[in-house]
Amino acid sequence: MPELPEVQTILDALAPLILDREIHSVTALWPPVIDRPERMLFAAWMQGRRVVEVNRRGKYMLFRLDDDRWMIMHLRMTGKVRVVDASQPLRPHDRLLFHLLDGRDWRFEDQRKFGRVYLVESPDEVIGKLGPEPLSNAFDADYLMRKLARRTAPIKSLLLDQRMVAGIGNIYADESLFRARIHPLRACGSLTRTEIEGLVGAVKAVLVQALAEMGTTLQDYRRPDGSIGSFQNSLQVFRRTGEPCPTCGAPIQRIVVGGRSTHFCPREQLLTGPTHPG
DNA sequence: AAGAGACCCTGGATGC
DNA sequence: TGCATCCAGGGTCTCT
Repeated sequence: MPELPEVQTILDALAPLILDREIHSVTALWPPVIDRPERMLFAAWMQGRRVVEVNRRGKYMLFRLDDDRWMIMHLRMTGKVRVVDASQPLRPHDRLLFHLLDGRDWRFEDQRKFGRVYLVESPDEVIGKLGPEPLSNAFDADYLMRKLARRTAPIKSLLLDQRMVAGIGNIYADESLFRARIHPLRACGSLTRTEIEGLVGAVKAVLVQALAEMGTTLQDYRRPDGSIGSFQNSLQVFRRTGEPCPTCGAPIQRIVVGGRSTHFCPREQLLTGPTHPG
């Protein structure tokens, strides 16, 4: 499940392979992968275009074209991209092919068909409602204090809300809450200033480390060359149900929050909030 | 407005 | 062994 570190890693590897290469034509093997515009229009607009700039926003990949339109891609759960010689055989889950003029194909592959591409005049048509980048200065304790005040939803759910902060998914939400020692079910409005400062720091630290390790590979995530990340070796709680907490040894617990599996240390992440021993 | 839940989708895991 | 059911989760939508 590609989240911010995975999307950034993919984009860094993809960019040099596609920048400034003319797109000769497009083949939609599974047309619903194209969210907008209508697919014939998408293909017509892409024809002859070049990607002149590559950016990431949250979990979205942004490609600015030489006509100043933007092609935007979201991998959702199982999306992958790769660039191969056009003579290479297709894979069963290839959904969209960008045929480059130099004889290679930029292929979008997605087993579960959740991934989407967009072609728009302005990126805000797709990403306009996203919250700040978690690694930017805009994501700080003051910002999060304001957004969490008086809200009753569990903090885990808000971390996954892309309008709150963009790019965090289930893995990094659990890992950040563990690092900040905050129970995932804590009501947003009950968090203290100190806890929120700790959470902001934890989110940033977890993402920085995951970026350095080129993401987390559990099942599907692959870099464009097929290689995997290594942050799965650094996971403290995610999908470690029943295993000992790395710091206190208590068995990691799994619950469901907002319909998502959630992992935490029941001894160190207390629902009652910070205690004042002594 | 905020929060909860359904839905999309496939294939591997689990249950009987 | 074989079939049915469950589960994974990012984003969008509906309902209350």
